[in-house]
Amino acid sequence: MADRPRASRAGHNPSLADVAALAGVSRGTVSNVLNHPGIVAPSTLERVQNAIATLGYVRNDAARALAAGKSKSIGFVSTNIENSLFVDMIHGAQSGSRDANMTILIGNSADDLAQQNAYLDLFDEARVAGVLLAPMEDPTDGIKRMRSHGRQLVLLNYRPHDHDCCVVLVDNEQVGYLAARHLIDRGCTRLVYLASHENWQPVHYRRLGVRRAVAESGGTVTLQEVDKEQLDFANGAEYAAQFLLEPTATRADGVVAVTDELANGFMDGVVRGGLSVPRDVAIVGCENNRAAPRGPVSLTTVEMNGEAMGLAATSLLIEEISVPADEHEHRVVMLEPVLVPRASTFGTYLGADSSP
Amino acid sequence: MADRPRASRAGHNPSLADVAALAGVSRGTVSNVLNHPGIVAPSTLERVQNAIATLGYVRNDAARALAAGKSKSIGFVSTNIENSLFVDMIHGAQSGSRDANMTILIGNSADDLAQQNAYLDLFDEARVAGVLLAPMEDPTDGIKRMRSHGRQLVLLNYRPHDHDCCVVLVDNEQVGYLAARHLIDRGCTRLVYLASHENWQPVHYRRLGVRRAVAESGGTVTLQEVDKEQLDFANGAEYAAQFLLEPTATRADGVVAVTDELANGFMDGVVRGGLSVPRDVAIVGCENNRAAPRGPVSLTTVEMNGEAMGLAATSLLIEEISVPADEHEHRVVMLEPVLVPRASTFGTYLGADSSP
DNA sequence: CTGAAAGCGCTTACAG
DNA sequence: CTGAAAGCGCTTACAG
Repeated sequence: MADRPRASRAGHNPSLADVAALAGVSRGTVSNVLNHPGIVAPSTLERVQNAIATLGYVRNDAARALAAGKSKSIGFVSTNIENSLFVDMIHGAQSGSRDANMTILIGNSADDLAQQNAYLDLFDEARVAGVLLAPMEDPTDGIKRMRSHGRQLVLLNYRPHDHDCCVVLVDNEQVGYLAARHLIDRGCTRLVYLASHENWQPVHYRRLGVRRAVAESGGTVTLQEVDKEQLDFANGAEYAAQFLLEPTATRADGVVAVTDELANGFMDGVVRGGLSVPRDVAIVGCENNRAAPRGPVSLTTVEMNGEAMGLAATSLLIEEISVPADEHEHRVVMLEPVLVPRASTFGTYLGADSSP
Repeated sequence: MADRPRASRAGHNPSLADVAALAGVSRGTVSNVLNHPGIVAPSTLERVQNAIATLGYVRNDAARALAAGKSKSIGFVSTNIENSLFVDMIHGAQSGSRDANMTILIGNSADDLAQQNAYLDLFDEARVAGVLLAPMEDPTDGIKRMRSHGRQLVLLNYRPHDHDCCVVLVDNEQVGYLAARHLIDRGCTRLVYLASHENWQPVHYRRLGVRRAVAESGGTVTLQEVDKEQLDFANGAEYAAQFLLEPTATRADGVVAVTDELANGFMDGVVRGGLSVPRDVAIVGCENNRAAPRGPVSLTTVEMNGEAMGLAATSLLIEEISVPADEHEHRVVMLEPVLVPRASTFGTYLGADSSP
């Protein structure tokens, strides 16, 4: 009695051996009640479970992972959890992993490549079952490193140059197309694509889509491409100031902004400057971020369906994990974006949100 | 040569023993170059590092943690990463842990008590160095379980009934006080406290603060308390609809909403209903969420300083970890909130943001 | 400064 | 259905 293990002593948790001793069985049997309760005799089961309860035993996952040679965790390295698109992806990943009885561990790289690599290494060392990566530019090194260690990795929202992993994408060309096409359908003839230099893939592909929509118009619609330094609210407002100085007759009547933040900054600026949205200028954002509908005029935008991306990526990963490496073939899943019409293209602030 | 370990074979990463063999040293020495490079001879160091590089060796953290008996990870179980307040806390925790050379692993409980407990258990099994918990109501069971296993845990933004752990709080009574006091200073005499039933601690404490500010007025200010079901945008808009029906002469001229979302929903509703903010009714939110300034009128609110909370909590945790249990005394850190004045109490949408 | 050996706490065939 | 034994990949005193 004197040396019965004490559950409450910090740094010294009861071990499986303690449970075995108390229950009067072998360690293998305790392991079996933990992992294959079906194959142990009911009376033994009960005895062991009682021992577990009275000792407050908690399995040591490091030992489990080491002995079993596999982990039940999936690491999700996300660019920036401040962006609701990534939060949606995380939600999707969480629900996708729940069924497979796995857990999502989140590493927030906060738009910092060094932190992204640090989390990748951490998950590598932790020998997680697999890694979900919604990366920064350019993740190539990190991806190569993971794959060369035989670690499974699925990429989200990034189109790699060489396809040595599964990828889940939204068709960003289509995102740009839908946004521009919607403005044209609403009667806009002088469009602006408000974006930044091409160091971010979606900027590039959405641009192509905008151009395609304009090209389809057969010359009746013009396109001006404006590139700011950043894609945030302040840069949108900055462009608004410039926009307000342009002659009314010739300035754009429709703006596709490559992010919702940029769109809302622009909208905020022009509304403060006395313009009416969408009468004077219609605005479409991209990504349908949580904050998108909260501007002075509710923002029309294009839904990326982050939750579906997270779910799809998790399915691909779990499938890849559960199949021998040589039977797996990498796949690219391309999801379709959806236009979400709101007041910034369909009426005034005080009017209805989404009816013409 | 034939059986040199292959770095690229999935599921079979090179081990420390492989490195030792290739470098012609013992495993203990490899371990030393990994953990105490200072005590190994330069020539040996180089030889081992080369072996590590050519093999693409990655340390198995499960084995490391098991042998060393400690982890370099801190688990952060957060209520809901959709709320920017918690994202701020995570940022604070990340910067606080970086100096200590530890890593934050995030578990998003998504407002679900079962998931919160699942992550707590996961981190318990992982024997993380410590746990940061920004909890739901009521986390008592989970906390008890952690502590009974000797696991260090620091609570954020929640005031436990019995202080068996360190806690970091913002003075929520003061949050309510600042909000109401500000409205009174601006000349409001008929206040509403827009909140919900008391199942969430901040609702309770902020209410006390609002009452204190009203009481200080010595009877010149009245207070009506309105309790909705939820604290989101829709419930705010719902109250706006009701508000618009009240007689102009007697309805409130100042509203303290217990969350920014609720405040913005209310604001959206009354502005759509034709009222002017703050002329007809001034509004203050709480928490200074990322979306707070994005309403039709930029929202005055009270800053919780989530980043400072995360930082403080991490410091407390790291201190607790590094000290023998019997030398540690649990502490409560109470941070002061700060009023952030914006247009919803200080002018009109088209006017300046924060000048009277 | 380095090596040999024990041990961390589990799981997994393998007998029986 | 259960036990004995080996082993997962590290770290940590301890000698030398």
